[in-house]
Amino acid sequence: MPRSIIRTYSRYSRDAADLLGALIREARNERKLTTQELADRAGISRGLLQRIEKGNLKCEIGAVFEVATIVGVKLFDADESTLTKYLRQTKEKLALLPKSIRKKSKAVRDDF
Amino acid sequence: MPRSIIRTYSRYSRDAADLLGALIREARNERKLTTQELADRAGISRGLLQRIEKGNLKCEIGAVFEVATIVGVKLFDADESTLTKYLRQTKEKLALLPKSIRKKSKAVRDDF
DNA sequence: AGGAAATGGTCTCTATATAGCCCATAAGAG
DNA sequence: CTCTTATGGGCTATATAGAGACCATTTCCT
Repeated sequence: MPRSIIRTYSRYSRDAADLLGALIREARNERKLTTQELADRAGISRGLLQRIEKGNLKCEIGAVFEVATIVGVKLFDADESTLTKYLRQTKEKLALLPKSIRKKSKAVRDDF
Repeated sequence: MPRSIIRTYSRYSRDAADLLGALIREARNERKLTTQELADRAGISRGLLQRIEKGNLKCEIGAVFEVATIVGVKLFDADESTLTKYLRQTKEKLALLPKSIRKKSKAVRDDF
């Protein structure tokens, strides 16, 4: 990251990450896994898992998704095949849309 | 990140990130926003937004959630208040559980 | 067709997230 | 209570994600 970026996050984003972290922790407990065990399975460090469970927004999304997947927290409330199907549909739909967004070609002419 | 970690991701994680990216792009199109505009609003660079829309798993989750929030892609299919309520419930539930996971105190004694 | 604008992809630099330690405390089992 | 183990913090070193600039291409409006 370049020149010291201070990011601000919306309440919704923070709540979503918080919830995801809490769901992961809950699922980990249910499966009787220690933080170390789950971290090992996910191929991440224990420290990172702790931050994920705390809802830290600076974690890489791949690590978070991977952990969630391992303990069975469903993203989008969808299982594997549903997700894949939905993904395909969305991409097909996207393929039909214009490739780029056009702005009203000029600013308002108020120079008369 | 330390000593060159090669992460592997499950199919499910990749699909989820792919889908999220596609949903974001779709929503951005619907709202007639250019990548630059959305990136600006989210306080991120255009390059990062492009990687997010591609479903790159190495992006920080905060940036992804923030962008999703701005264009109205609901995480967990829940709105603000529902999310907050669900979050509270989950945390309360979590507070009742044991604070740490105990393993069967010893490995199998097979040294007899 | 022509031109403007959006997108996609590079490259460089730097702040920082992560691994991998280590130690203190908390918490469960006997 | 005692002992074991899980958790929650620190700390350092290093690989790397992201900003910001640039250029090429595509796309769409007129």
